[in-house]
Amino acid sequence: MRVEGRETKIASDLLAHYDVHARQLPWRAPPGANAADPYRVWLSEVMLQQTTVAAVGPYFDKFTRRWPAVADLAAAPDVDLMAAWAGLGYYARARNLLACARAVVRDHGGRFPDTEEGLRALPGVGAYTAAAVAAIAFGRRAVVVDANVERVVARLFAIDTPLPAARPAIRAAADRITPDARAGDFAQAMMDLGATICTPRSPACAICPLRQDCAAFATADPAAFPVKAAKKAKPHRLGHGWWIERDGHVWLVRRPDKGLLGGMRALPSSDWSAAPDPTPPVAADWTRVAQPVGHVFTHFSLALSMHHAHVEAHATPHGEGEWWPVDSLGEAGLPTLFVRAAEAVRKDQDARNAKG
DNA sequence: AAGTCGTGGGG
DNA sequence: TCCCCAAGACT
Repeated sequence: MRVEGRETKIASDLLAHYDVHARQLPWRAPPGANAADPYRVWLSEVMLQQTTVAAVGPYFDKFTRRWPAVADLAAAPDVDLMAAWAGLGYYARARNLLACARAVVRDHGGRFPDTEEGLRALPGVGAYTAAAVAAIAFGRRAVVVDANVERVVARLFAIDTPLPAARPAIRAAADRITPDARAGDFAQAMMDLGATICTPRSPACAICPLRQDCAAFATADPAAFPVKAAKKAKPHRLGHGWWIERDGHVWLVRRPDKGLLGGMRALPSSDWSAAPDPTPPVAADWTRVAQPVGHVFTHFSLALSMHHAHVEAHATPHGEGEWWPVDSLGEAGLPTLFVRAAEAVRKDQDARNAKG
């Protein structure tokens, strides 16, 4: 009988656990079925970037029903794609998703490259996603390192160098424990473990299949790994937004392709740089909503002060935009900030109307 | 190579 | 309430 090294034992213990406890997710091939569809694997991986499984679920269903194959997605108009992505966040992913689908159709005959290197060259596909798709969809041995894997590996080997400096050591360790066979299952097993057992806070070590292999489990505080550098304080910004209503329609603009909420439909707003007295897009008798709309982005928080007015039948705000039926605003594909802003305006209008 | 880029859920 | 965090990529 072959004596197993520690690295080999980790993989075999984890895969044995995965064979029994794997989460059943829409983008995973059911047990015993054919290999996963590269299109669905890629789509899920992009949606899952910095996004929870629970949040992705409905979007994945919607996208795969509407665009069953990569060629369907490649043929979608930009506005439809962006509107369908609305609410999921990190909108550069949606722009890159479309660019990637079109590149696959145009440059690769509608088939995804089956190597890590080929995948890595596609828009929106970085080191993680290339490795994940190569392993999961094409059975390649690839070292798949996401935040789950970083945490699990840092604990398995009790790596106490703070992130992000620890990344090279973590990656090297992940490489050592990645098996030649079933690398895709191994990657998904690591992520399942990180999501359900080896969680950031209060990990469930008592039911962990790797606790006998884990250096952090042997310490007083397994949750102390990985060590992270202190983070910076989040600045606060102020802005103004305008709800311009005309005959049952509201004025929507399209944000520039680059930058925050890039390429998305939006209510017109100031640049949020705290200009004290911004100029509205059109002259009108403005009403200001008393309570600003609070919204927290990744690197700052925003208080958006909303103003609303009705304008005459021929009035048109300056700049590009479109009149959108208020009753079907839900179909405009607004980012969450503007969904909240619209809700605040409607509530304010209703309150004022009730008062007479 | 640090900064930029969303949103919702959980402790 | 606030803070943390999530199957990261791009510049």
